[in-house]
Amino acid sequence: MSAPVLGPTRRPTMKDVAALSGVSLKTVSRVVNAEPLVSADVVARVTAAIDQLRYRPDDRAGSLRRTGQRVNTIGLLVSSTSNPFAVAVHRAVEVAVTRERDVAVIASSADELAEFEQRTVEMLLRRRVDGLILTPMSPSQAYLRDELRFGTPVVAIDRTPVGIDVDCVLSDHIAGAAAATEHLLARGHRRIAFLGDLATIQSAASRRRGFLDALGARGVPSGSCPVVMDLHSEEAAARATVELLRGEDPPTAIVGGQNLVTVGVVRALRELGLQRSTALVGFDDLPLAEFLDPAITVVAQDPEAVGRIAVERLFARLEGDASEPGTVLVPTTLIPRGSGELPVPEGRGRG
Amino acid sequence: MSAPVLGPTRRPTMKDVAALSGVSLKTVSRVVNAEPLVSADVVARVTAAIDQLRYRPDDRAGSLRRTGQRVNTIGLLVSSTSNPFAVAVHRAVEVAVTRERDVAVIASSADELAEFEQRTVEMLLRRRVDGLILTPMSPSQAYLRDELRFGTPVVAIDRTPVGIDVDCVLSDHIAGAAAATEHLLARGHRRIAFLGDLATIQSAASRRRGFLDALGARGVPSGSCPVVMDLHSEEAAARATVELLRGEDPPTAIVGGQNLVTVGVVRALRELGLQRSTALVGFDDLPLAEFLDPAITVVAQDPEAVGRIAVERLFARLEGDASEPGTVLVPTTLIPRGSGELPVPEGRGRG
DNA sequence: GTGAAAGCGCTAACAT
DNA sequence: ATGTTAGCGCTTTCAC
Repeated sequence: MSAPVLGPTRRPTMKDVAALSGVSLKTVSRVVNAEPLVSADVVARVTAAIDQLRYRPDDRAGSLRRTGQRVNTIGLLVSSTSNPFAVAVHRAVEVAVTRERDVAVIASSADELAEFEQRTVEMLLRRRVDGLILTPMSPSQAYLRDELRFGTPVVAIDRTPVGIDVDCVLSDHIAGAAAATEHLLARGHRRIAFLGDLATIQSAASRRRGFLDALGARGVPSGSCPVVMDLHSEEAAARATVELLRGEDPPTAIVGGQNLVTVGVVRALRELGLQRSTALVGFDDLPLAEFLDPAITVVAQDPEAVGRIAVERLFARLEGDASEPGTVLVPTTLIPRGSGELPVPEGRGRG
Repeated sequence: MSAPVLGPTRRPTMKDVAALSGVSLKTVSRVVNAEPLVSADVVARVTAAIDQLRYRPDDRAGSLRRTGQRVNTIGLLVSSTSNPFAVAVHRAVEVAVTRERDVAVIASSADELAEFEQRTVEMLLRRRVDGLILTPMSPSQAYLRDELRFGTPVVAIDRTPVGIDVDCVLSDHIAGAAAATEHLLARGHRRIAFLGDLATIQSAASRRRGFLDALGARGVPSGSCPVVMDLHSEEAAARATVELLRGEDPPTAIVGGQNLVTVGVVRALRELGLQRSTALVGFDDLPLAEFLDPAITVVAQDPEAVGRIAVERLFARLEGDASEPGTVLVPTTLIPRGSGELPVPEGRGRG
């Protein structure tokens, strides 16, 4: 069927199909949209013309006129392409949205730069995406208020939004960091260091909070437990680790506040030859972590759950759910593998 | 400025802005598109109205009418969300396209399922994306011929397309696998096993080809070097490794034909306690590979280069480049870390 | 400098 | 069961 049509290089429109099959525009539209009440004969003729011309409907035009105005596309803003957690959430959203729903995703990352957030969101809104899943990075998301009134649903992920009242899905950063800390405290550590990402990142601040909470619950003075923030790269984390361990009264245990930070700590501990004498619990799982020696104990997040639940909330809103927006806390899981179970070295009992 | 406007929840259009500022539709259009020949006074009035109404242009409508018909969006089809190489290419494309170009990416993955390829491409074409970067997964891409005539540029990545003549950017799979194999041969190994992904995947087949080529160049009979294909998961690769090493006359060295395959091999070697007596070179780098013991020697691909070059080719075509389509081979790099430099164990010299 | 009319490709609402 | 008319939100063309 459908011999190659050379001639015109212009993309065929519905009008061309109508002309070729000798019916009206509307009838072609009916066939394309599989509406009933079209005779089998006409369906055949139109289908043949579509095949012959290689006609493909233009979704832009359709969505422009169609009531409801859906474009079957959602926008996604993740924090950073270098963060494995963000990448995993991105994939989870794409999978959840593409499978069965026939909706596409326009994704973008702002690399933790607050000023890119609004710029990127504007770009998505000009494309009239049906909804938005975004990682709040700027101090306020109030700029989205009117958009919400116009009917575009928004779901925040990984961090609590400010200035708008929308659904939010995030890991329990505080509880996770507290669990990591308590895990070390339970093994006798009393000089524990916390190494965190940029203090301006809400999730990083929450994890520090969890760390301090756990110390407080045990009555451990936080003065003996150094907190270093603003470590936004593996290298920075490695340097900070070396500095801490070479300093006076070095910590016997470390909580790595983020994926890349933990890798930096691992690198530094190995360079110093201290990986078997300094306990380590990392926030966020790492690939191959189980094969290291010692294997790395981590507090694993559940990026698949975060992505999937965010998509579910968004589509519930699109389908009319008008209940009060809420926050879903996705639990974390502590996975003991060795590095977090290292004891306090002899003679360094109570810092 | 811009007091909150309550009342109507309908999204404002250019018409609303025109009415509020007391000018014609066309004049608003001029202001929005920063066309010259508009008096400063009118610009101010229109801008105020835009602010007050929270007007945002509709890119769909614009692109529909505008000559050139660009939607400032490209489509990307990657092989699989579980493949780190594909994920890295995806990120590279997104970064290259978003920065400075103000173009968005609609990405999708077909999880190596040939039938999803065409379905996904159709979805992208209905959205009238400006161009397509895709990983060929089905036996032929001839279905794209007419689309190319209509002016949509296409760039293939990771695998050579069939049935269409378009630009292609891929790693030098054959040379990379040959280098991995030669690395082991040079250290005396003569019983080397190759474990590969699905034989239907072109890149997997190319790597097997490179393996066999390297054996041939040294005059090593391929009969003594087992090739196991169709290992599409870490678990399958681990099982195959165990089987090989428990069998008669086990290999002294292994080439892991793909990321996840290599991880499976690592797992199996450790379970068998053979990680220090069986040499291993993996295709594709792995995070933390340097921290394992022994650290894993790999042939690293350059996903950033693949993504970036594909984007460059695509935009060159969009800007009118009509030269003959060509293929860019991105070189791979062998990174010796330990596992690939293990010697042949005593007494197992010449298999 | 500004505006009115036509139309991008399609669907809604109403014919018949 | 099929066609006609209007119009989605915008830009083009051409007039003033």
